[in-house]
Amino acid sequence: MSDRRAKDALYDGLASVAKALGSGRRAEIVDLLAQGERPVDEIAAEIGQSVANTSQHLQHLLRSGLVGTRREGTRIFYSLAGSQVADLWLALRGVAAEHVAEIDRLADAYLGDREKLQTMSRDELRRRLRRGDVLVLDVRPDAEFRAGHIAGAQSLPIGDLRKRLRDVPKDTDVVAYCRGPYCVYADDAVRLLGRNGRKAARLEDGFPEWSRAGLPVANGDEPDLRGRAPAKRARPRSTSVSS
Amino acid sequence: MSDRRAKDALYDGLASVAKALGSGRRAEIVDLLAQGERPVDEIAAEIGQSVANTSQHLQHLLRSGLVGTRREGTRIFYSLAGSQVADLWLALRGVAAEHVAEIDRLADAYLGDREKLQTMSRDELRRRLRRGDVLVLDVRPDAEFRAGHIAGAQSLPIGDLRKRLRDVPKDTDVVAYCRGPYCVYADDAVRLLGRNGRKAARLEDGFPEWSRAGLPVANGDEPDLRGRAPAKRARPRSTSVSS
DNA sequence: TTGCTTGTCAAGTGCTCGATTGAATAGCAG
DNA sequence: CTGCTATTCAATCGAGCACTTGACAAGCAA
Repeated sequence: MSDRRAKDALYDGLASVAKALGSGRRAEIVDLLAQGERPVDEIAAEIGQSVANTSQHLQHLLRSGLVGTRREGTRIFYSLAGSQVADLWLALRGVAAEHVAEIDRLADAYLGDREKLQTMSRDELRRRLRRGDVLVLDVRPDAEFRAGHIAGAQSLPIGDLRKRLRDVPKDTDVVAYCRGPYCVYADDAVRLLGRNGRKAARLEDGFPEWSRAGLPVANGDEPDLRGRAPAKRARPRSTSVSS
Repeated sequence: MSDRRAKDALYDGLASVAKALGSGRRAEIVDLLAQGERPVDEIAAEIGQSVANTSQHLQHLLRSGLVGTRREGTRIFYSLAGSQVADLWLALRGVAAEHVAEIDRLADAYLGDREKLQTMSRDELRRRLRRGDVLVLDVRPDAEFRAGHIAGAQSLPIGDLRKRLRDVPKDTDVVAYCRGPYCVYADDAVRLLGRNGRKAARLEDGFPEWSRAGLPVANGDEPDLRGRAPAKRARPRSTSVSS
């Protein structure tokens, strides 16, 4: 053991990255930023913490090299430092799901009963997207859709779903997806759609996993279910997926 | 945010895995166990801690689901809980190396000057192994070699290298490897071999990375440079690599 | 300039963590 | 059984961490 001191310091350095992910709140932040960049106040709202505390956590992640910042006027946008960080997060989540018995219980407690919901795998969704006989709904907030989404998906944020139900055709299979396996938006969407006579299923995981698997993605504005500009009023019944 | 409490608990659970890796000593343990199972006292010696303290860390890793145990008489062998854990560790190390500026400095401090040492990439080593014109030396302790090694490698633990120098042919390129990029054994071996007129290079990383890349591995005893049984005396000059 | 928004910084508090020490247990060999 | 080895458990103490509060800085708008 040539130099115990230096070796310890090196491994302490490596462990510092794990430490950064070793707080539930910071884990939530990383999970959220895997969807795209976000300003501090929105992150704080998402994780249910004060802005000051959130800022502290973000500083911690910044010092650890896991995130980066971009300034725009008075707002500061945080984002993951790179795709490796997203990969690390997915690996961590995978190990937890696989090897930590308690995660199942905690997930059930948070997600509620998922058993009855129809699901679809990435591979199958990909096949059906190619056939063009499925409507894929991205039910995440609009900003996340614009930051990146499954190619061919339509944006319909969960908050707007109820009042825009009429835009969802009844004669097409619908697949909803959101942030990942521990996100409830798609569950809620599938339940709501099911209650309203649509054949809806939930993609087993979310956008980050799709992207990481190298499947086709798109970003920026795309024509969504109706027109997009808030100036326009909803048209009678429009653009279902035709492909 | 349906149930903030449950969501926080879930992410705390996910973060608990990161917490387990969030101590330099535990990181060292995981790095070590990536080479294969080990009993407690050996782990303690490797990380330079008391047995009691090491046991505590191991219990922590056990509770977190990252390692498992196997009993054999009075000894208890710890090992990683699965290949996903090794992947997680490699991902973590990768992020640290890529995004944490300080890691470079710490690595230099521990590893000393590596600049002058010849290195070889995995891909090139694989090609040369197929051609059969290279001698690959596994300079890790014998137990780690037996737990798994690069197919075609010979075991020559760093501690034995000096007294077995004569077994290393002078007319063949030699590549030494050990535990990974932050392991000094191969460095020491290459330096020693170089001083003694051998053309030696260091594999850029170690056995876990080779294995993870899906390249051919072997395990158990294999004929090494000379015969293996301690009863036999070294033969004059023998088995160089023939192919 | 003043005022407003967004985000950071600094200090304080209760809690958790890592390392140490000394004692206790499980398995084996006499 | 007694002793021995390998490992764990329990108690302790100091250091570090998460969250709060209140003040401060940076950018913009009037």
